[in-house]
Amino acid sequence: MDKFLNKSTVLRLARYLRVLRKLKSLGFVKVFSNNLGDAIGVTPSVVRKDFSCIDLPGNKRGGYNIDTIVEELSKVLGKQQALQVVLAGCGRIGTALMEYKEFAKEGIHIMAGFDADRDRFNSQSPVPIHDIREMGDFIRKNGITIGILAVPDQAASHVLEQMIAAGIQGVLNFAPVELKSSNECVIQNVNIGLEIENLFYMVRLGARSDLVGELQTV
Amino acid sequence: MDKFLNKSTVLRLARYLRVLRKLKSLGFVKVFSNNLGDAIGVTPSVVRKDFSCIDLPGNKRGGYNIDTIVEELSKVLGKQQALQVVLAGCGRIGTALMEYKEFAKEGIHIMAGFDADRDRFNSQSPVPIHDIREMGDFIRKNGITIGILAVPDQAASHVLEQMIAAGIQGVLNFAPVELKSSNECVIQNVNIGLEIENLFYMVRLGARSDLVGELQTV
DNA sequence: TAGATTGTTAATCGATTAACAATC
DNA sequence: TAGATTGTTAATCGATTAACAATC
Repeated sequence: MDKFLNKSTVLRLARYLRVLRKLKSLGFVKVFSNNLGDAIGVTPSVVRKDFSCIDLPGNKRGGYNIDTIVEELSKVLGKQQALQVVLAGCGRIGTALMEYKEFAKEGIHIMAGFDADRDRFNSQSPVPIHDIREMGDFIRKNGITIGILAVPDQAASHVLEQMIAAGIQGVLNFAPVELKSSNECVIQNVNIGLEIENLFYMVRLGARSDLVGELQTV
Repeated sequence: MDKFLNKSTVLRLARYLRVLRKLKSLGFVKVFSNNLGDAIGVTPSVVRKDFSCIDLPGNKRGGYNIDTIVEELSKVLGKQQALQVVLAGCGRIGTALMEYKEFAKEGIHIMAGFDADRDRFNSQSPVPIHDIREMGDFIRKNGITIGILAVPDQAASHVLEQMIAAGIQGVLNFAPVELKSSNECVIQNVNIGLEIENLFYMVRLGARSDLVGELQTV
């Protein structure tokens, strides 16, 4: 482990882990760096380098033992406990997320939703919806570290502050405002409108070979 | 314009344009490279370089004229027409998107939704919902180039093929399957579960300074 | 003019790729 | 053993940054 991990390495490690779990469930026992590379779209060199960063052992001729590296990767990435999150904003997108079945499969559990509109409060629903003023206490009491922000854009930065004050360290932001990560909190912005706009740009410019060199996606 | 534009340059140009429109609406007339850099989180050098790539003219002492570069940028990026898209899959997420008010503000217009479930068909609703078998014709007839994919994961690649066959060149994919871009079609995957998982990884590893060097977000 | 900012070139940085010795 | 694959180092590539002459 002579090198620190940077963000893109961490994200690749997470993607290897996904693939490896799938391979394992299919009965595979070992895997080579080029298989893994193909699977996530990187060169074998990157795979070997990533693995050597965290001292994952391979066999000079036998590749990598899937059980071993799944275990090691899980240890490094820390995917043991359930992934408990809170949700702020129970409008259209928030509701869709609360009802999103994929989360259960991936071990993600929305513990509660919070909203400012009392008409939306409902402690009986599968994901209970509480007054947003109770959010801070809830986060502290349950030691939640990750939050989803699906509030209107004017409310976004205020609610974010409350989350951070209560101990949230990672936020997935659906409000159409670009929030910035800080030392206290990593923020991943999901701006759907922006993504669509960008697709238009990519497509239009992709057709103009006079302007654009390569436009491959990562 | 001695250099081709790569993907990240294009995306930055789009972000400049957003900021510039906002500045313009606030009554600003000119802007310096360091203002713009601060606004989108890059250095002034990057801004000047990006602008010189597309021959945007600045004044040695007066900075950039906002009107001029908004116009030029719009020309390059091609943001004149309305942004017309189709939506495949009218479940929870699809419905949330059809009702998403932000789109209207940004000039994005979902022309129609398509689904396999006839119970969901509705030609009267604000965004009409049709049989997915009519999707191809609709795309061709209206010359749509961008599609949103919000179908169950098993259906994703099949529906994608239909879209591409009908002329779609850019897709925003919400199905939890990583679809890959090709020469014919740029794909932007939005895997919400994966984003949340990644946040957990970032947060956990962020706390382990023995493992992680820098974890700033881009 | 003096001061400030662009436009562009060269230097730096980091990440990716290639190559190859070690070795199972 | 011979062949194949790892682990690691060096080379390449591209993007970012710094610097500075040109000039408004």
